[in-house]
Amino acid sequence: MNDPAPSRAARLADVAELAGVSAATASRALNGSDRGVREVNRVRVLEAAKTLGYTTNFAAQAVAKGRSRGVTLVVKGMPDDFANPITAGVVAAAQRRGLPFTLISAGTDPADLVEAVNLARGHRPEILMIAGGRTKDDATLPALVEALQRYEAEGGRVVLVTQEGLPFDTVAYANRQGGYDMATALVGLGYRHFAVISGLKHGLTQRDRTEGFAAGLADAGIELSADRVLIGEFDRDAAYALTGELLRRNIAVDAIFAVNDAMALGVLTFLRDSGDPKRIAVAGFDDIKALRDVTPALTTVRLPWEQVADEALALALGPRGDEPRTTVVKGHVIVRESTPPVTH
Amino acid sequence: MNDPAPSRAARLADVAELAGVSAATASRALNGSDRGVREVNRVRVLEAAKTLGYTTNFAAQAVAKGRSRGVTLVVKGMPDDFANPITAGVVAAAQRRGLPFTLISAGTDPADLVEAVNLARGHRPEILMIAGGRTKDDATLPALVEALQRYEAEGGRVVLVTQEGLPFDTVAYANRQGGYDMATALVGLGYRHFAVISGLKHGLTQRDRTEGFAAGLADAGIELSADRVLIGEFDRDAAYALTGELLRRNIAVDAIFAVNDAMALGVLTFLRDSGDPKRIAVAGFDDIKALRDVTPALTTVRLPWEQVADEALALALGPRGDEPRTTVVKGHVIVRESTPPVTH
DNA sequence: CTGTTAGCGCCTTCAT
DNA sequence: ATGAAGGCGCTAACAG
Repeated sequence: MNDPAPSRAARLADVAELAGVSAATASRALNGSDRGVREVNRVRVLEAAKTLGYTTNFAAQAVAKGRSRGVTLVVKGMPDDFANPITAGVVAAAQRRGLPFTLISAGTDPADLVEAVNLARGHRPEILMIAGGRTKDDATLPALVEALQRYEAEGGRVVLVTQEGLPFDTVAYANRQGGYDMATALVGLGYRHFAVISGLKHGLTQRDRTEGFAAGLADAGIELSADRVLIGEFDRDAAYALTGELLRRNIAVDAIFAVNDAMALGVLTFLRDSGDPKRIAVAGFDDIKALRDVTPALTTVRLPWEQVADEALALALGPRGDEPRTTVVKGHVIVRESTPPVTH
Repeated sequence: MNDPAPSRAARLADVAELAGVSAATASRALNGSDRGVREVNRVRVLEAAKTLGYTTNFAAQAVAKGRSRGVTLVVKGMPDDFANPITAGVVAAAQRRGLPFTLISAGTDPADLVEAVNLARGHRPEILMIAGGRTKDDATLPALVEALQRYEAEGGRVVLVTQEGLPFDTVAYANRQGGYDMATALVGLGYRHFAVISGLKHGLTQRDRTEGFAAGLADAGIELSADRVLIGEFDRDAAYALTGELLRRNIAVDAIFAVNDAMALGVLTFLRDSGDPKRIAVAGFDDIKALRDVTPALTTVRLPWEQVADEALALALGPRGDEPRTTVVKGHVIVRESTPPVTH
């Protein structure tokens, strides 16, 4: 039952031999794009491969071809329960197209991203995707851009999801617009006194959402003063803590806009933990799945994740453009129970 | 700014040339484990690599070495928001040890798993992990076992997470025990009339949890009749629907045990949607992160996910055992608000 | 410590 | 339609 001698994996040559053909023919039958193999041989090769338990050695294939099939996605931090609907979307989209998918998760430090990208480069995938928001004044940005440009020069395709403004094909969200629309919606529901729970100062995603929100309020004649914008990490726990700080400041607030759903959940949970959850309305951004099981149901800006991943892959698989192209995906406000209409 | 001629990626030979050494030396300086390189040359090589933007070609490295560094994890279905704390755990554990991580997600069909494993084999990773529960009477099991045995014979390491009872190193959860403990805890809280929302008939995980639960009840003198065990898919939406069916049956129930948290969330949400959430207590299994933001806070069996991933990697990295080893990770009941004490 | 020489397994001309 | 031969980029074994 157990082979005592650590046998070696079956190679193409073994299959060819067993099938009584040359390696070249076996290769064509197994992986080659041409039809140039007689049916008899095709069948023989396939059978031989099966009895030998042959698996294509992708590494060797990649060396020979100079590039390996599939998508490699680099994400910042871990694709945890909340953060990465993108990841799930890309996995699904890649699967749908039969593309091998590889995930590389970088640390949260900007420098880690560059390192992860270089690691990814080492795999020479046809498509290299990078997910996650860009930060302003990022000292490592030139290094990142250089690594990616090199990669493209080497023949690879690069697609950025969310990292707007870099010279590569990009799928971006209409963050500003989403924030603006949310502000409009909340004002329409009757809210007047707002606070924003936002992320890291330099995060462009959160900045745009916040600015859009402020602009929306401004157009409705409401000013969002600086002390009503709280800033911390871009995650749930930070939002939980920030909400506490906000309440301690004791300023009149009837609605809180959190720049993403994970944070909105933190806000919601804090409010609940601290007694009266209904006193303040809460809205988020993203429409992640986890929202479905939360009370009150969370008002948010829904982003079409499947479409995001699909656009990204479409960009990468389509013809290379002369100029970097940017596809902007728009979200739309979904009003739920967490922001009931107010009657003045 | 943009190179017109699609240049080729820098190779080791290029680095060596620029550094004025042989490829072998460059290799040793860059990747070799030995220290056998003079400091002067080391520095020269590293610099050359930097100016050339050199990245190790992992594919070529893998071909030369016969195996590629890192962990490849095969998961059933998609690692969605709920389902896969395992994935997150493994990503983190691999990162901690500096191991490249690759994810391959198989379809939900058992045959897809075999296919995915063969795909993974093609990458020749040192470690191949498979996550996800085993199913009973699975016709594809022999094929799976064969593929994995071949892989081990070729020198790779295989670790199963959750797929108990197969002849490979395994990290399993104490599912039966967890179910038993949960039953005991609920009875201790004063509940008497139970129902179980379970998954696919053939899923071993859910079967064990259910059986353990029934056994716990039995030891407390309570019988769990067959009509109180509802079965469907192993996910939230199924649980949501099943809860409706349960209530329609109109049998006395004061507590529902769902065999995982995702399903428990479905139960909870259905109860809420249908009016009176507090009428029936709900308990789950896993303690996924998403529970933190749900009301009422969910009673569950907490599984130590970080530890699971760590054990798995430890098994794979440690010396190869003569016999397949199984590490059983135990969970413990955490009582929260969804199962308040009952006073009779 | 370093260079030379063979491969690793596969794909791709180029003939046949 | 098929086979032979060379090369992909890297590492390992063997000199020196």
